[in-house]
Amino acid sequence: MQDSPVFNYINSLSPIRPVKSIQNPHQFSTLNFTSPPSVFTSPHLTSSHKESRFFKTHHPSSSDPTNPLQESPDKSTANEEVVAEAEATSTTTEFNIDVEMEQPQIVKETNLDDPLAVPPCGRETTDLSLVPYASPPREENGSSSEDAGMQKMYDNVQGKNETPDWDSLIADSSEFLIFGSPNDSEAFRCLMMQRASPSQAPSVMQTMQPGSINEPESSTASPYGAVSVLHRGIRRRCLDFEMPGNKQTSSENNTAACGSSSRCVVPSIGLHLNAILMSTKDCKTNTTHDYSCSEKYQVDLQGSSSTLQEALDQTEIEAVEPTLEELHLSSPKKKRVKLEAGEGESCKRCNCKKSKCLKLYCECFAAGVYCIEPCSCIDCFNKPIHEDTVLATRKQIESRNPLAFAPKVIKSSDLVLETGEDASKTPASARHKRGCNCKKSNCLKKYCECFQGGVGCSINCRCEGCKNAFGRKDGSSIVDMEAEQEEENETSEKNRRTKKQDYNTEVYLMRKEESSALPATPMSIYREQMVQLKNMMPPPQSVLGGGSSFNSQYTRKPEISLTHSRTKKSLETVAEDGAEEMPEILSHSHIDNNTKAVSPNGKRVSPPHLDSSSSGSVLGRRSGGRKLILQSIPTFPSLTPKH
DNA sequence: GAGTTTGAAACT
DNA sequence: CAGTTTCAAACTC
Repeated sequence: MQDSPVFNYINSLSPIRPVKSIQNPHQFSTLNFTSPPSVFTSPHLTSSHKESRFFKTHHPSSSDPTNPLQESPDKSTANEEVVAEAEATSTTTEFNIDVEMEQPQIVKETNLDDPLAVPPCGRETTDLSLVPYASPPREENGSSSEDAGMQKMYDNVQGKNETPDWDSLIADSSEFLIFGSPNDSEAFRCLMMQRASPSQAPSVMQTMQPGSINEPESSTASPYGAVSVLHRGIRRRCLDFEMPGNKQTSSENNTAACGSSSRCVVPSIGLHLNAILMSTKDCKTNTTHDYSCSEKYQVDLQGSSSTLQEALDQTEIEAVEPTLEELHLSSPKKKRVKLEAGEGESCKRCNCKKSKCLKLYCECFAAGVYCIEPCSCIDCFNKPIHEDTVLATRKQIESRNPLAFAPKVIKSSDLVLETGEDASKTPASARHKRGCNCKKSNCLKKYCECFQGGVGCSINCRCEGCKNAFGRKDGSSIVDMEAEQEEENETSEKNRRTKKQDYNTEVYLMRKEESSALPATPMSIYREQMVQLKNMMPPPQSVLGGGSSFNSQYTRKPEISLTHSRTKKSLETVAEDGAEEMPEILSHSHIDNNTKAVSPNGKRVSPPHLDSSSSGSVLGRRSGGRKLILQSIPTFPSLTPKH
């Protein structure tokens, strides 16, 4: 109801807004158009971006015609209200989506690239400005005079209004912003700090006001500066860390976190975040700590926005090391609702006892990541402190098998090229590169790497009695498979139903979709994405992250894969992505060639691509929760997930 | 949570 | 390359 008036007002005022937008936000509009969609949508919201978004949202008719905003006004209003309460997950999600759609991120990226360009807090400031703009006007002024409200908002944005209700705004928006732009650690910090000390908020806010946006801001911000930028990737990857540490010197915290216990990718080694994420191996849901999160986020995103938030919250709270946990000063509202275990394949944790986590037996090692606290491994050498050992071992293994650390699942198209397999025969778009060798599982259990990877068996498989639900090596039709599956379900899978009911359902649905529409049904696509995500590495982000190997890896993790998957699915190869992560391997191994056309650099690296694809998909999805989620994730939303 | 099953990884 | 052993995840109870 509240919105409606506003909306109308906006519509009527739309002409005016352009002017406003032009002044301040003008930047984003330009950027939006010119710059390709950034990979990281939600994460780094620059002031301009937010503003742009803000304007867009509230001013449908504003500069950006394409803006899907029509709905946004209502949503935004709703969001504000909900957010005020702090727990509105769904709304938050929408918020994020909006952000992504708007693609202001580009600006962010730019800023990020240039640390000096905008101080962290400065960005936040912008955000804050947005808040007032969004919430106050409606609430306060909306009823009385919309115009006045708009003006007020405008003033706030412009910094004219020196006494905005920052506290309230911050309180409401902080959550928003914080979660909305997880990537910006600085922003986070600022917000977090503000939240932590409401009394201080006003002053801080003033500092952060629009006018000062571009200036290197407060001492707090400056320190982070480049550092924050450098660690951006880490943050993303390790939401946990950042979130918690936001309050204080996040840079240090982050660094320490990664160095110490957090799951870090092995530096020199291009870790396959994909593997981590996707590694089909589900993290034990039982375990309380999910670090990597990528998968988790996927699930969350898919499931619902709320889930996502919860995931984030959980990560913040639980994730990572105690030290980090200690750092969580501000996060007041963290519910520790655990994500659904079923789908959530969060992160990898190993339980190695004899391998010292230096063999491929170890999932962490195989995935190219260090073991972290949640792991139950014994005598673990897969830790940063043993980096030399890890690297040496890795090299050794690679010397034995250059593809040892390469993604195991690659797209069928690639396979076709490589093996001559007829893709048409295989329902699933991806295939296990080496194939499985199952004897007793009939490729119906996770013992089977193909099944685990969500791909069908191929001619490369030496499995016996293959009944892989994702596609048999003999190429039997899906229908047949379904029939068999049904039989199985009826006969011997009571337990399965109960425990794995969800999973089966998913598979079943997938099959159905495939049968109905083989080419690319949503589910199949989803599947593929899942698979790809597991295997893929985030490409473009690395560029953005531009930081250390850690950064790149972390950044990539979830978002990327997701993004690509949809739009580029067909084009991409899971393997390739992985290759990106593993520079060494790529450098001297043939993997690259095999993996196909996916030039590691090319695809994912090119932000535009991703963005365009992602953004488009995102837009498309907006209505559709799950689908949106997937793509959104790629962009970074995962972290962004806000809250 | 302990024990079993399974198949990849590692070894011979 | 084939066979065997080792290993840890997946699975079952």
